[in-house]
Amino acid sequence: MPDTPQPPHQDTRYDFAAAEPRWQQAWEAARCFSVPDVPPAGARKYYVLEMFPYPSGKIHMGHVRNYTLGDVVARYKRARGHLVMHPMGWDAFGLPAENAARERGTHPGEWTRANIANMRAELKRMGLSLEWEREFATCDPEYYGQQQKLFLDCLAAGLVERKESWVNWDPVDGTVLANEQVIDGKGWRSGAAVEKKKLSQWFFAITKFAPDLLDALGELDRWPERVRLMQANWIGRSEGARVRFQLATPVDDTAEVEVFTTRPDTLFGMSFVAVAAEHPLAAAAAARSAEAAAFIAECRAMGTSEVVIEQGEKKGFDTGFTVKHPFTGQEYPVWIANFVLMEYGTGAIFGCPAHDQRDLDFARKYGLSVTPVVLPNGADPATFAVGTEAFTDDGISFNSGFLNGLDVTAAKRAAIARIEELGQGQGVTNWRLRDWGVSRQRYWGCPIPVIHCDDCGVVPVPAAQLPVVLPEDVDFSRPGNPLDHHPSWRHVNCPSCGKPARRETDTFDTFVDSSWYFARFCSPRAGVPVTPEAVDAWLPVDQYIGGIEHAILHLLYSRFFTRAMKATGHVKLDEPFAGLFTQGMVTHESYKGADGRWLYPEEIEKRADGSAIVKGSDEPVTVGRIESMSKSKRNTVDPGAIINRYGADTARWFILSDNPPERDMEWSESGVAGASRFIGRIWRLAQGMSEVATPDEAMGKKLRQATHRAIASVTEALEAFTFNVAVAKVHELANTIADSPMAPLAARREAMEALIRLASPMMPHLAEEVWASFNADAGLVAQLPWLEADPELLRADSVTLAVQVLGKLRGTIEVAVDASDEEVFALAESEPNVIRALDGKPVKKRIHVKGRVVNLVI
RNA sequence: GCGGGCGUGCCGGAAUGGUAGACGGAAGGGUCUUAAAAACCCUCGGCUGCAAGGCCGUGCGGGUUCGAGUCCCGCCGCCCGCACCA
Repeated sequence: MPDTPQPPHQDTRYDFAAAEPRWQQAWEAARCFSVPDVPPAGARKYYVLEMFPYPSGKIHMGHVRNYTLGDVVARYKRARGHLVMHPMGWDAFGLPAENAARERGTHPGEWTRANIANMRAELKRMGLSLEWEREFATCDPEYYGQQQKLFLDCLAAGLVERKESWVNWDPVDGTVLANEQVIDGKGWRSGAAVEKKKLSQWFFAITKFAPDLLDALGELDRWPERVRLMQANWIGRSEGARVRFQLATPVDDTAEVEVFTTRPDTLFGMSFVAVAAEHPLAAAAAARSAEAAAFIAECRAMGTSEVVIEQGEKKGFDTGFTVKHPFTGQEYPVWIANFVLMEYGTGAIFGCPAHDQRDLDFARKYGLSVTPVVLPNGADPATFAVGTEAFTDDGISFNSGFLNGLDVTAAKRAAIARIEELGQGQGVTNWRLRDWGVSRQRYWGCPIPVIHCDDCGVVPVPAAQLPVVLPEDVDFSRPGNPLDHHPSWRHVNCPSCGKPARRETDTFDTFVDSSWYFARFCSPRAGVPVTPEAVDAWLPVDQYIGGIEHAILHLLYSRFFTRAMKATGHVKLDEPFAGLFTQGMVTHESYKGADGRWLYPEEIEKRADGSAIVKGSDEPVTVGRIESMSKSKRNTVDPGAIINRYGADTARWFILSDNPPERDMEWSESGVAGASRFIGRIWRLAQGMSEVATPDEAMGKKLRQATHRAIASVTEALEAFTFNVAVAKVHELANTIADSPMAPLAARREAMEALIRLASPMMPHLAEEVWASFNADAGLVAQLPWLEADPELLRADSVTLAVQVLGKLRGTIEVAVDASDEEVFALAESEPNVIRALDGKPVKKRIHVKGRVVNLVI
């Protein structure tokens, strides 16, 4: 009988509650995660960043997932010899703080600081390899004061404008919203129907960079395709022409109306001009006719909500004005139409019903002419007609004077050339992207550093007076912006002429705060926005990680802001984020009690048959859909409670193991328990290592080979961001170790050390604990280099080949790796089951793919 | 409507064109225990067979290939984003 290894000690259960804080302190004491603002020459820098949190009060599972993913990358890259910067901060301005102030009478600053303190403590318990020395909050005057400098630099550089414009007004939040913050005609936070208001606002000239923001998307090869497409659609480039139509008789002082079209080749097919309800010509019509005014009011009331669009009803009003065709001189009516948007193009179109579905619907409804001018390939010009479906494909121009016979592309070119010759317009590129309105009528934000003087107009706050600090003594008992009714704050003297003047009381959209924080992290205490040596060395962010919900807003603004900072001499690069990873959401089952109230997961109890009851009662529970965790549905799990019960490593391990990180994951109690079991198993496996009396050398060799295969495959999985696969490979190695009890201790120790080092980016505390138990003086795993697989050990001596007959698996053979084709075929054809499948027939063709498969064709 | 993604056991999922279902979860059975928990062991795509094995199987229908979950063509379904954008 061979001897058997000692069973593990029964009482040495892994005490995560003691171990985790101890290792967190050890990392901090050793300053494992600190890096200099300016890396030493020759350092290979790597900047890992997760989207910084809004300090709402507590961390949620989405944070846990986000920061765990980032931490795996940071720890792995550090082990690979990179100098890794991995900072954390707080996106600390915003409306919830003000709402809390109104509801509970606490100051927004106080509320925010308390939340930050709490969330910082929670994050620290996760054992993240963060460099807390770089921490800041965007509500720190040291931060937002530098932001004010950047704004003034942009103002001087012409990248900021004050414009009177139609804005999106959220009546519930009492503030203006950017276009990006209006979703289906509703405010992104309040859900209130957004109204149109005309206000003077500050705008960042993001449209100046529209071409570059679009073109550069092509270079972002480490961004998800999805995000790039969303941004491309948002920027919305379209080629076309602006065409001015002379009014047959001038209206007031206006002699013409300008339209934008992408189809100048269809000009001969026009039958009307249509303008938006907000267009000046519409206003002129309203001044002349009560009916027109009523129609405009109706349009405004209807808005462009989804429902209205869905019904797709085209409505119009004939103004009675007419325009002359630039080529033919013929006259066409000018309508006001509900489907024409003031925000896009010029707020006016020309209608060519035969080749545009919308125009066709409109023309049919109001009996306007429909003249086809593009002939489908192969169609007969004598009989071709448009019924209820517009022809929008390519074809050949006809009924179109000088354009006849040209294809669409050529006709567009010829039409534009003629329009330009006639001085009636020009070819243009139109963009959907609008300038970024950043004025918000709120208190808890970065003050916009300008002063309004009756004599001097808008005067920038002089650099010496920065930062413009928010006043602390504010009154939230009245509605509106407290800065407006503060007794003294807004009253200042004009820096230019010295007369009494008014401070700007609007604050910045909080998206401004998050548009450059990644740059500030490089030198967070500097007395300038960024120090050139630091940003030049550390930017761009090598790996940025966050939710897909920021695909447009935050990521587009940051791309713009980086360009603006380049234009104002602060940085040298255009793109802030070289790599982007968008994680999926954390979801959970939802539960409802008998009366329909939502229940928290910890309030229910699952029964064996899959049904559920309210804990401690027999009230039945309806198990609802698996959906994104949200407070309103109470399907949330508190990370703090999970860490208390299982430890941080368990939470991290489970969240990584469940599925690929870009997909939505389901948080399940049994899944966490499984992760916890595995951690206990590793600990027992590590503790139970002692030499056996008669080691099995062959088993030892197999174990060593498995160890090195694991090194190779875990490394590959981490590089590919397939952390679930990395977890599976660690499991495999653990299984192999457990199945190799007779291998020499050295081989088992090597395997176990490799296992914890490979798992260390994912479960850093347990890795340290096991490592220390092996050798107390071996230093921290956090400071060890990554393991390299030994190519010798990756090479197996023999391989199992699948043997197929006509592509169907009939058996397997074990052959030497370097076996010749002849040897392999001979062995394959002598395998009993293969012989049966061959059925005595001659083999016509033999295929041998080394190390993989043999296929015999009969 | 436009754009993108995805369809694999009970579930999450794995699989450079080469043994489909690694790994985990759930479930069932067993060992240990007075009992439970923990731990450990076994089973776990379907049909069929005493067994060896055989047949079927990656949404559906075709195709390319010695060989297709993977590549190509055509459908179906689900998810996401955008959308009266001229």
